[in-house]
Amino acid sequence: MERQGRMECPALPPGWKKEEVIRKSGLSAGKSDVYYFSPSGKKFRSKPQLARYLGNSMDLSSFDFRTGKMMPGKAQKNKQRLRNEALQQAKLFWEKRLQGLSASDVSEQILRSMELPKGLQGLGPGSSADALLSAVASALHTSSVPITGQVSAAVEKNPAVWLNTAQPLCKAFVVTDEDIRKQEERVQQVRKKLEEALTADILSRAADTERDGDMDVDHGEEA
Amino acid sequence: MERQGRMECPALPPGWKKEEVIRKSGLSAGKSDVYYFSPSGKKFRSKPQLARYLGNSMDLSSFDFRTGKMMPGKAQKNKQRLRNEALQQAKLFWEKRLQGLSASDVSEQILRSMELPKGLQGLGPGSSADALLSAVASALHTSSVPITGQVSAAVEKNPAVWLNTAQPLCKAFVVTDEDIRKQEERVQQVRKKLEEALTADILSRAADTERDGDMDVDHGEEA
DNA sequence: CGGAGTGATTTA
DNA sequence: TAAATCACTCCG
Repeated sequence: MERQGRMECPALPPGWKKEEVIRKSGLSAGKSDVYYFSPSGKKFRSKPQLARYLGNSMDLSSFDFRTGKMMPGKAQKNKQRLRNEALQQAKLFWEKRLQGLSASDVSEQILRSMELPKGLQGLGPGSSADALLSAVASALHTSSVPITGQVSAAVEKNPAVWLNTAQPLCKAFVVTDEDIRKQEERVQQVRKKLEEALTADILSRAADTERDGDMDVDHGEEA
Repeated sequence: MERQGRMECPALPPGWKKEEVIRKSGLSAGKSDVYYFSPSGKKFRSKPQLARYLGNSMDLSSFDFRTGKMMPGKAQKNKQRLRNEALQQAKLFWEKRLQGLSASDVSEQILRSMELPKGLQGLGPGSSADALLSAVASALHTSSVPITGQVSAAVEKNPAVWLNTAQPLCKAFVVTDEDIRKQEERVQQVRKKLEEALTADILSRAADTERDGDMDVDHGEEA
């Protein structure tokens, strides 16, 4: 019948103890703090602090600091987090690398030289090709769903009820094989530019590696 | 030339300040948090929290927490939100009311008698009309975006890269006026059934009202 | 025990 | 999916 003293923690090596202290006053009254004590009596107040000591000898990725138990489901969240961080860093990395490679120039050229396919027609009184192009472009950056157009019959019957602001005001259109072929041509152009950029990047990374040596560097801490 | 510190917020009463802090690490690195500070220095971390203090003395319905400015258009979004909630409740209400009125029978009949329009063709080796119908139905309840099909040329060139699980595996299709006319005929049928159901419902409600008295009944409790 | 900084969860 | 809100950790 221990109340709240230091209790042996089965999930950790023999001799490690856990203590939970309830806060008595203030804005956080009623909340609690959890501490761990090593066999030698050293106090640990957080999981990172604990991991700096035990992380080398055991896996704490699934250890829940608050409960003191291993949580099988929690390990996956940690790994996912690491993957996400890697992806995030990769994204930032490439954003940096590609800066100044005239991506915006390329897309502007594409817009200027863009011919509207015959299958893509505007709707309503004031529809010009320009307005339509703007409408589609606007829809493209306004939402992330596919641009499909709106079905004309529905709009004509009851515009007030049926108008869908997430779609440009134009007839539903079909993308023909010819349209795709033309677009693929344009993509080839841009891809070539990207390839040049990547080649330059790989060369510069090779140079970096030669200078810096291997990746697993021990930054060494503590006595 | 303030940098990023606490800046006076003109849209709020004098003395209120706003600060935006960029997250520096973790999986949400790069995102930002917006805080407000009352003249006395109390920190507010969300619009609901802010509204609990200022909502009594001023109207925050058009106040945009992230930008700190009044957004004339945003008030409408609030009203739209209320309307949507009302609609959602109405939907639940009618789902309740219509239970047991053979709604599922009706939809099954529709499915059984449904002919696929000529413009809607399946793709790939094992595509039967049944499988296609299942695919479309599945897509309809799997996501809320418009069902457009996937462009055939793209799929044939590189299925592994381009397969879009949010769209049924069928050629992009066109809805013709004839298709719409046929569908409207079917809708008329269902609508008639619904009308019968509603009539029965209204009658039963009228009977309820006669028994229970008016709607704003004080159920009177306590002493 | 406070509170800035992030994670986790909910909502649009 | 992304934004907003809320909850919690971790260290002073």
